[in-house]
Amino acid sequence: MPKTNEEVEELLGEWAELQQITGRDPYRVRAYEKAARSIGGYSKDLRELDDKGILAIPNVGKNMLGRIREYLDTGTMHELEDLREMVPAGMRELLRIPGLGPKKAILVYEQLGVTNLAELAAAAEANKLRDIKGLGAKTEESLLRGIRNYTAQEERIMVDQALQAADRIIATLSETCTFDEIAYAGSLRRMRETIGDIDILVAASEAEPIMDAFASMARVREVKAKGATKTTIVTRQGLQVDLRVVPYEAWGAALVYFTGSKAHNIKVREIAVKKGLKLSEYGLFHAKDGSIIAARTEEEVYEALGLPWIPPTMREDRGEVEAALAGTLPTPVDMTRDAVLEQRKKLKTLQKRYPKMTILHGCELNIAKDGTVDYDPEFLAGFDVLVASVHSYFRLSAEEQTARLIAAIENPLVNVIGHPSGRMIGRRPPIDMDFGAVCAAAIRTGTALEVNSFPDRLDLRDDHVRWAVEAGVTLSVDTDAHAPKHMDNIRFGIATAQRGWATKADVLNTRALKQLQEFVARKRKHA
DNA sequence: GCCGTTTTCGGCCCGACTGTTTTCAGTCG
Repeated sequence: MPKTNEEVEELLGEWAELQQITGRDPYRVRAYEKAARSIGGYSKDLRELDDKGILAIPNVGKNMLGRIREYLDTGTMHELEDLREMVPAGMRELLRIPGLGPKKAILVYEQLGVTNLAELAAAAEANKLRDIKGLGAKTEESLLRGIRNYTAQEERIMVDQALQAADRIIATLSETCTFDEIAYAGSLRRMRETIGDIDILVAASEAEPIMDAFASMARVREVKAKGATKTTIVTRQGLQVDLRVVPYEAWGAALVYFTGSKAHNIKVREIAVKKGLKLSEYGLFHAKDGSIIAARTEEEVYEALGLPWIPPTMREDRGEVEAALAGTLPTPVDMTRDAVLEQRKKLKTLQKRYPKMTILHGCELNIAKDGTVDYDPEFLAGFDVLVASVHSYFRLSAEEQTARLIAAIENPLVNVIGHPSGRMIGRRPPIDMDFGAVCAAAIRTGTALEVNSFPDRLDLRDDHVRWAVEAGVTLSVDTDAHAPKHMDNIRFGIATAQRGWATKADVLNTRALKQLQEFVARKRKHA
């Protein structure tokens, strides 16, 4: 990003804040914020643009052009300088305190003469804030907490730390609650380089038990807010985590909303408004009669607005919406392929070191709603064996699920269907499907069905195993290990296979290497 | 202050939660 653009972004941002504090029209303030962001994210250097070029930047009009020109010529913006003179230097910092916006900042300035953080803290500690009309004891306490947190420098954390924390919270909730979907959203999903707070989104029919479980986690230090569908906590490490529970039907709209960025959301909602629609976390609706258009998935919401699905990592209102509208949104790099090839290289090295052992390179693929899997056939052919599994869309009709699974089974490169029913014991029911038809397709195509050994899956379960064995399906008893210690789970998978009367002959991974390779090769001949 | 295929004037995203109020303003994301 050109340096000049960053400088102008910073100045216009400061200008917007100073105007907030002086009580200017909020729409004007927003116009400055929007212009600042547009300029900051613009790929061309302001210094190399003529007037027409500068006016082509979104949210930059004649007034902004004048200020930009003044800055480029003189290195200052005189109106901003004047505004700085008018506003005490410490006032901007007040806005950094959570719960303190421009209105309260003006109030404490006018009533108590507070012009900086230290004075605000002193006033709060002397219980002077509670006497101001419109504020109260609770506001005073909450601001005092906010000041302490702020001065304790609860900084943004690194993205990998945030991811770890989010994963732990999701694991805790998964152990104790029933829900349909769970995901982290916010700046973490956008993978910003640092994360201020973590957003967790859950789809469930009942919010209350999840809110309760969330608020009572061992790592919670403080519950900042707790309502019907939204709870905010602060962890012992000082990390703020927001939880929002939405209906399953609104998952996609909620994910868009909760992922942000805020600026991206505003831009997308403006498109909705122009089309006579209304977009909220509950869905995309007709503005007139409130009838729903899309909400279940992100793809459906974007599509209904005339946009392709925009990757979360690009949702910063840096021109991605305009590019999406124009059909010029690039498909960003997907490092996954490189990582896969890197892994294959490592395996080759290991193979050389252990020549007596044959190392196979496998991969678990995701089965999409329509039964397709990740990657193109050419790339997939580079693996020795492939598992494909369902990880989403658990509520499709029996017809849709059956067709979806059969489509994956008929893929010549797919050798095993992982955890075919998708159930999580005590947490998620199995998907609805015609198991007989799935078995028939597996036999016809030479595809194995998995007996997943994870204690909370055991999928296929025992009676399905027995049915499959009697039909003549080949099984694959797998650990689904995500760590070495999970290898021990194999005993549960074997026991489940035994309970379904499976013999050694029914199980693919009891066979000799050559037989396994033949199993794969036979199916690939049909590719 | 910016913007426009209903507009050059009159709009400007939307809803949850809190606290201080007796129906709503402020803040947040």
